[in-house]
Amino acid sequence: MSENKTSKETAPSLTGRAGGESGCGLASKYSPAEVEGKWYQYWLDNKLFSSKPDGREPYTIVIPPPNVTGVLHMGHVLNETIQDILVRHARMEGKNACWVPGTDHASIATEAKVVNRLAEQGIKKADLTREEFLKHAWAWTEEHGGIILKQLRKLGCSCDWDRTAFTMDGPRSESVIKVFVDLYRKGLIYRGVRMVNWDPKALTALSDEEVVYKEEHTKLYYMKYYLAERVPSDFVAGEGAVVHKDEKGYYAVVATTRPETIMGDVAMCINPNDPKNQWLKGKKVIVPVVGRVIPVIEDEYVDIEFGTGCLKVTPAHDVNDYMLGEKYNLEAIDIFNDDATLSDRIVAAQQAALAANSVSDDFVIGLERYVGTERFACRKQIAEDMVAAGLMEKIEDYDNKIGCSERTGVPIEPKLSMQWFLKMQHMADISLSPVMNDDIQFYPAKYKNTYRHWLENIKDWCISRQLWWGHRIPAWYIDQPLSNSPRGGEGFPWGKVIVAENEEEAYKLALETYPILKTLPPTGGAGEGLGFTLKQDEDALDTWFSSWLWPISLFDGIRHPGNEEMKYYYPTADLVTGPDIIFFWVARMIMAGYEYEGKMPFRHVYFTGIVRDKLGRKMSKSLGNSPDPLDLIERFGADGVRMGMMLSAPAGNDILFDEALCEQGRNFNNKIWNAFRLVKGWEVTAPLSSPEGDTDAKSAANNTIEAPSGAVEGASALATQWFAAKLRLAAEELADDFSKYRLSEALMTVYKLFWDEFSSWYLEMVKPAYIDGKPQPVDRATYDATLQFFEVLLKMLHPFMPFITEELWQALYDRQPGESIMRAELHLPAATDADRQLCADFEAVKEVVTSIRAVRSQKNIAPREPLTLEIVGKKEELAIFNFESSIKKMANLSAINAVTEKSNGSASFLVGTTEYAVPLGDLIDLDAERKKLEGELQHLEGFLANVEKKLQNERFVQNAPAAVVDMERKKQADAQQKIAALRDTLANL
RNA sequence: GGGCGCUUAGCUCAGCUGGUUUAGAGCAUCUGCCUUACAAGCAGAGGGUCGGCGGUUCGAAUCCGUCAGCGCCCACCA
Repeated sequence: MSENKTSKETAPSLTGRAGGESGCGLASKYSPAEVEGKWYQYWLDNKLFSSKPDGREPYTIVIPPPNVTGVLHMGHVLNETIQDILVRHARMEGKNACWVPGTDHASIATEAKVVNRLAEQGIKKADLTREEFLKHAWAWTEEHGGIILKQLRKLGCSCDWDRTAFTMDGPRSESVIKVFVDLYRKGLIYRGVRMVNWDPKALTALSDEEVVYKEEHTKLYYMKYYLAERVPSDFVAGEGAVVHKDEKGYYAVVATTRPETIMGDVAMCINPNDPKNQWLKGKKVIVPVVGRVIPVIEDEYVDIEFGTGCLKVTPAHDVNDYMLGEKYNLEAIDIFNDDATLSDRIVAAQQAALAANSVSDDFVIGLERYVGTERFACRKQIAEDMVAAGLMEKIEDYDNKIGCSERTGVPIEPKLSMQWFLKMQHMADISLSPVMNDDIQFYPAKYKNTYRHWLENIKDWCISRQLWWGHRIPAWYIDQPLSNSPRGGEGFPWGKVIVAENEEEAYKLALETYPILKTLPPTGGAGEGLGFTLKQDEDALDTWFSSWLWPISLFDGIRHPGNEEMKYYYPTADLVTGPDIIFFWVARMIMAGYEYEGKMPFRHVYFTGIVRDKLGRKMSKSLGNSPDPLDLIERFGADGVRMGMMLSAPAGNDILFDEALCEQGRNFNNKIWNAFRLVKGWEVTAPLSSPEGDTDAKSAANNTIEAPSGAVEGASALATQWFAAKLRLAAEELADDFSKYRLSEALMTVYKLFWDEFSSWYLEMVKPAYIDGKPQPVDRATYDATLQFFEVLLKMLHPFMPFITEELWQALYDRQPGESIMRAELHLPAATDADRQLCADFEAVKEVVTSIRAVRSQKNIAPREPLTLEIVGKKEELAIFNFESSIKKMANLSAINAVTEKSNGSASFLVGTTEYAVPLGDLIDLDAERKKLEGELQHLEGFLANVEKKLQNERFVQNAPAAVVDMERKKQADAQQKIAALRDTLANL
């Protein structure tokens, strides 16, 4: 283990000594910039993020690997902050927390970036060999790779960096290949010609999931398809027929959004039940422009209501047409090149068609003019040409959904091609029930529906990509080594595929599978001494074909099943990711998990929302509404940004990010900082009786917080008891929030605990008074308790705000080198009924104090001017007197008296059913007082009327549970008592 | 076209297996304060009848129906 001596021996010292008047000489503003880098280095130096299997309960998260060449954006900030909170929280619970970082090679995205970069240098991908291209790609990866991981450190992420992985590094690549081979041998992977989604810009096939639909304003073109026999002798229109005829003869009208694809038309299809088009049955029609004569076929697939009910069938360029083509055994004419320009095949096809049937020139336009044009330019041109030639009936505006490549944004082109597929039915079978029966829990659960729907309608996964950047498909084709070498005839497996983990294996397997190959005379070359050679498939695998193994491959479970790390860390605990990749990634990881481990890959999935700006718009570069996280960190501190992000991040909801939230986070940091300054600035009296021995410099490691005993000022003793109880209750609330993954609520719980309960109430109660301008010392017991409270609060805050809490935790007590709040455990004893009672009682205290302050505020009485308080009742019966000293201190009272009658000229108020009064003498404004009391009276009477209405309702009294009725009775009695008191007060005014 | 979700103070959200004193929080707002931890602060205050309508019930923000608006996902209508 390499240790950094400096930081190991002495932890960095407290930052920010400059410029403060008071508070142990610390600045009154917290400066995160000075603190954060220092502690991150300390954590690294002391290996505090690292995890190795041991006897503790494991807690594992694998990071959703960001693109290797990506940079940090707000979505990452949200996602990684949540993971870090979960990891740090688990670590402080005493679990062996392991957060594994890494990056994704992002096949298509990265390849696109590399292609662009090369283009800038004037290099075309097509001019490079695969090897040359990959060299550039790796260079780019090394140059930009890992930037994002560095940025995660700025955020405070506690990943075990020694485990950093890459989806294309050695172990991960080997795992991918092994899995491919395995699935192929299981018969789950196959190769075939299918209609796939073709991205004509990236020049690759895509999976269905990579297609996104965009609403577009397009045109619907109505084209004339004349009957081949222009005016048939046996023409019968039939009832309800819609017939078109002009001087050239009868014609059908076909509506399409893609007129250019008529070049691939091989049939026209009508619904056999469509009365409009009965007259077309059994006819042949002429494809306009092309001149091909095609049959009219009938299939119920055609929607009678759409357009004219006539559908042109282009099997090569439409999924449904392909299906029709299969069914009716139609030819598929592919009219496009790979980049979606028009292929010269259209010319040959036209010539062949015209040769087969002579068609009047009226309907024909030479297709040469379209060859090489881009598909949309071609569409425009052909439409114009058709209008000019009188072949277009009409053109209408039409709103259409167009499938586009998720990555390049261009409309995808359905294309027939040879691809590799993974059969998904088996995968769906093994991965549906674990989610539906909550073996794997989704937060929020609504995504279970989405998940089920996808699995129940699963289609095979096209896993091959015509890309170089990625895992090359481990398939080899048997080929002859040299063009002039003897090639065996019948019975030789030329072109057959061999799937193996590497070339050597592939040769062995080829010979085993096809012994006939051994009979060929050796020819040298790559096959070395063999009479054939193997050519590896050119394609790479879909990125997600490596990502889906991530939770397993990170622990090397594919190459070494059942290894120690797998046994310890797998299944992982939580997965934090966006719902946009539920199919791409989440579902497939579950499939791989059950296929290879027979177990779920993770127990819980936390779906984050999408980060939007405060107006609800998606963050995007073009809108310029996406702040740079590093800039935010610089301005508000990582803790401030983390808090800003979490303040509005309930699971599954979109996040409306507002910089003001980071400001709130920063302000909270400052609040914590100043509370620390206050406490650390206190002078402490010598221990009075030292009841529990020397507690000095002892942290609250055992977390047993005891109220100070012995001779301690009453207000402090009570405050301490109360706050200890409050902490135990808050800890329960926090645990509950965490168990439900309600992290923003957990944060709000601690926020209020620190700001309101600790700072505004507890510290104000125990804060030493000033006498003659000098602060008085604090008694030892109170001081010790306060430090312990502070430490507990820091621990509660640490998962959310790791840096400031480390800074202050280190400064709170003397710490050993290498110690850290990160590893400090937090276990409070369970809250008791007594705690609950005490806290409830204290709420009344707060209300009394607040009411007195309100009187001051209304009457403009300065806080320093002491007042007295009267409480109607007998002192020994009033529980509130237990808190006499606290109330006196907080409300600046010189005395609290139990009275039978309130003084004249006092401002009165009720807390519960107890009457309080603050004598004001001349200051009282009787009219105002009367008005206030009458207002309250009115409110109470309305309330009482309501309650009584209920109680007078017999059915309520009969049917409602006794407890509810009792509660209503108590409400009634209380209200009556209060009303009487108010009336009495009013009468005396 | 199908499915899911949402609509509660100015904003962002809790509450929703119906009943804990005529709805809570944070932020924002208003009033007064530079009170020797903090003006990135302190103290106090105002503000919703829970999208509309109808129903179930002794009782509904909470259950059912319906209408309206918003959002998301899925789908081969050319």
